[in-house]
Amino acid sequence: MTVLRPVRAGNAFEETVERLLQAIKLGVVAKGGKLPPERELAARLGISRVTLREAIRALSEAGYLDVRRGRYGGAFVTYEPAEPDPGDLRQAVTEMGMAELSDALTFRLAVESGAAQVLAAAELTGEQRAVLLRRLADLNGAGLEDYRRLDTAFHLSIAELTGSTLLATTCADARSRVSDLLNAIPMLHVNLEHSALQHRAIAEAILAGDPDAARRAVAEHLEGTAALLRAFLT
Amino acid sequence: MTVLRPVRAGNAFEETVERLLQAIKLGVVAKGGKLPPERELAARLGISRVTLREAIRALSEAGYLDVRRGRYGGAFVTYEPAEPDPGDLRQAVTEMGMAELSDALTFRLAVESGAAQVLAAAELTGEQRAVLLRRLADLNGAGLEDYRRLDTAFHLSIAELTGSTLLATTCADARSRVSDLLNAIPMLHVNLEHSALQHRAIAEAILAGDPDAARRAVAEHLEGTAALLRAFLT
DNA sequence: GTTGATTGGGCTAGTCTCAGACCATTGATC
DNA sequence: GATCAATGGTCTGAGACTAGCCCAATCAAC
Repeated sequence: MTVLRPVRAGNAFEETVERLLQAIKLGVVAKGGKLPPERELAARLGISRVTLREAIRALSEAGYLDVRRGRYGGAFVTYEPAEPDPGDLRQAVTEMGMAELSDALTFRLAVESGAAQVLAAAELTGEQRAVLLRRLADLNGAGLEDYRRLDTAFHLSIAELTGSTLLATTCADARSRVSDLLNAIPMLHVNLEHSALQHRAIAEAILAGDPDAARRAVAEHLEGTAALLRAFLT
Repeated sequence: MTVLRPVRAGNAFEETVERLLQAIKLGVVAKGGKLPPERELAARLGISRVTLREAIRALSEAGYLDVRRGRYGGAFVTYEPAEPDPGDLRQAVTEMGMAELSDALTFRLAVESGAAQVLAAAELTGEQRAVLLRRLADLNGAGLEDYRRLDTAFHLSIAELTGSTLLATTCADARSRVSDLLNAIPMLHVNLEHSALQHRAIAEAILAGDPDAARRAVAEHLEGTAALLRAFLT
């Protein structure tokens, strides 16, 4: 009966706040960047300017955005993920609840490995291969500040490269459900090196056209971060 | 920039019609069954009774429901999938467009194989194994009339058994996007027998705890129906 | 046949959301 | 310093949506 669930997650204002927050936290617009003009953004989000402005005001008051008037003005992103802190992590988890957390982790594992598998099974053009490799190189060359944003970009590019909009938005959704948690995990050198190896394995499996290896590599990688999460929770 | 997409797919009325249609077409309420009482259903869908009633009236006028007043009354499902017809298929495809079709098929492949993989990797309780086997047996014992409903039930039970609500609803969504198409494919004995073997292979791989085999079995099965679709389109 | 519980049918007052128009501010360009 | 295009800020009237209430029909139980 899971299909007779609520039609809407909340009112237009709440859903808009959520969506903008997703764009900010996933790094779709990096710190210092600005959102599209209100008129254009309202049209893209399919809502009225009034509702959009309420959402922007809320985010501005919460410290995520800085709004400036006049030509060359706009809503500039000021958000920066907090310093990783296991205390934050515990708090975030108790806020969302263990059941929901496990739901989100399972969801992410399923859709991301599904996406990798599909991409590995497809015949890739040279351009697609190039995009994947570029994202991987960007990530490997990232400093600690950009790491999370480029990590997200790498993961999401896999779903995007399948050409399925539905799959891409689903992966973005899955990622954003755990982004606060991931941000609270300290970035230790051992973990980063381990992740780098896994990212490379994922890309290689996809480029080699090996769906089994791709899904296995993604599963290992995500289960690694899930284990890391659990470790910091105890 | 896929994240700055429309916040809502339509107004409350349209989304409600869509959701009810999904429940009907996926066989969540079979023909002759009835929807929950309006007050309860409105609460579950998170909308007002007024809006729900408008949606029900639309579906009733379109021939999907029969509404009866009084105690033991309610909204009864009268819908029955049309007889399979390649002509319908062509029409349905031109209505949705090739790009959207390919998007939906890719999406379904990714999420369903992801779900099977996750379930195969989990430690299943006796009850979970029993549910899966029961759904498989139901499907194998089905007549032509119940076949599609029970096929849907089998596929969706895989996602449901993972315990992830998000994954279950996503798979239901993916399935409903192609249900009209699937319904238009004639059910030939050779295909049904082939499908039965593949369903068995999927269940066995999951029960054996072999994620690679599970994802491969689902991928083969879904690519089979996708190929069937393409065949009837040419 | 009367009763009573259950269910759909309908009304109203109030809130949310929208489209569109107009105002105010900014800063690059001239 | 004046201009002007781009952008946020504000208002209004109309329509969508809701919560809550009461009415009408049906039918099993008595």
